Amino acid sequence: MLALDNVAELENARILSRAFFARDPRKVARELLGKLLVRRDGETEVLAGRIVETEVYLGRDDPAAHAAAGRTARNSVLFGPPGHAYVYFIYGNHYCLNVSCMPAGEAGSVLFRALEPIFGAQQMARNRGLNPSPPGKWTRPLTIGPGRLCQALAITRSRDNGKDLVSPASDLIIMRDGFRVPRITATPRIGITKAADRLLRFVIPGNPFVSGKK
DNA sequence: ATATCGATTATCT
DNA sequence: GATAATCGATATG
Repeated sequence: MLALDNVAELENARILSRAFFARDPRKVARELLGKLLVRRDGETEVLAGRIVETEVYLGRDDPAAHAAAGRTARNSVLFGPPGHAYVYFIYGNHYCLNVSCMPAGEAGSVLFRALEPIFGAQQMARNRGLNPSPPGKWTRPLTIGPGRLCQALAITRSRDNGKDLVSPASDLIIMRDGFRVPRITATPRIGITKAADRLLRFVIPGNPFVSGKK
C-alpha cells in the first residue's frame, strides 16, 4: 500500500469500512476517537494523527448544520454516500474537514476538531508555516483545532472535497490500529450560535491535544 | 491569566 | 449585504 508499509506506527493499521460511516453520526463521532487520520503525499511522505476531538452535525433537525436548509452546491457531499470528505472554507481563512455519515440520501457528518500527531510532525509544522526546531511543546499548536489540523495535513476544498476516505487508493484515509480510548466526554459544540446547548462534541478527556483551556 | 478584535472570502438571503 | 463549524495578535488585569 505505497508508503504506508514503511511507517512502523501504521504497520498494524487498517482502513475503516464504509459501513462504519453508514450510521448515526453521534455513534460515529464517539467511535472515531482514537482512530487515525492519515495523509499520503506522493510516494514517500506520510502524515498521521490520532483523533482526540470530534463534533456531530445532523440534518434538517440541526439548525447549526450546513445541511439544515437542504442540499446546495457547497454541501452536496453531505447527502452523498458515507465515508467521504466534506471540506468547506470558513472565515475567509480556514478549511474544515468532515466525514459524511448515514446512508446515501441522508445528511449527517462528523467534524474533525483535533489530532494528536503520530507521524510526520516535522512536515506538519512546515505545512503550518511554523518553525519545527524548538523542542518540547512545539507539537501542540500543530493540530489542535479544525483549521489548524487541515493546514497541518494540507487539506483544501479543491484537493479533498468529495474524496473517498475509506478507499485504499485515496491519499487521505481513516484507519484503526487497536488503540482503546480510556474514556469519552460529551460537551456543547464550539463556535456555533444555533442549538448551542446540545452535547454533540466528544473528546478524550485529559488528552493534551484536545482544544480548550489548560 | 482571560478578553477582545481584525483578517478575508465563499456562500446564502 | 451579512454571516460564518477559526486563528493569531494585541490589549488588559
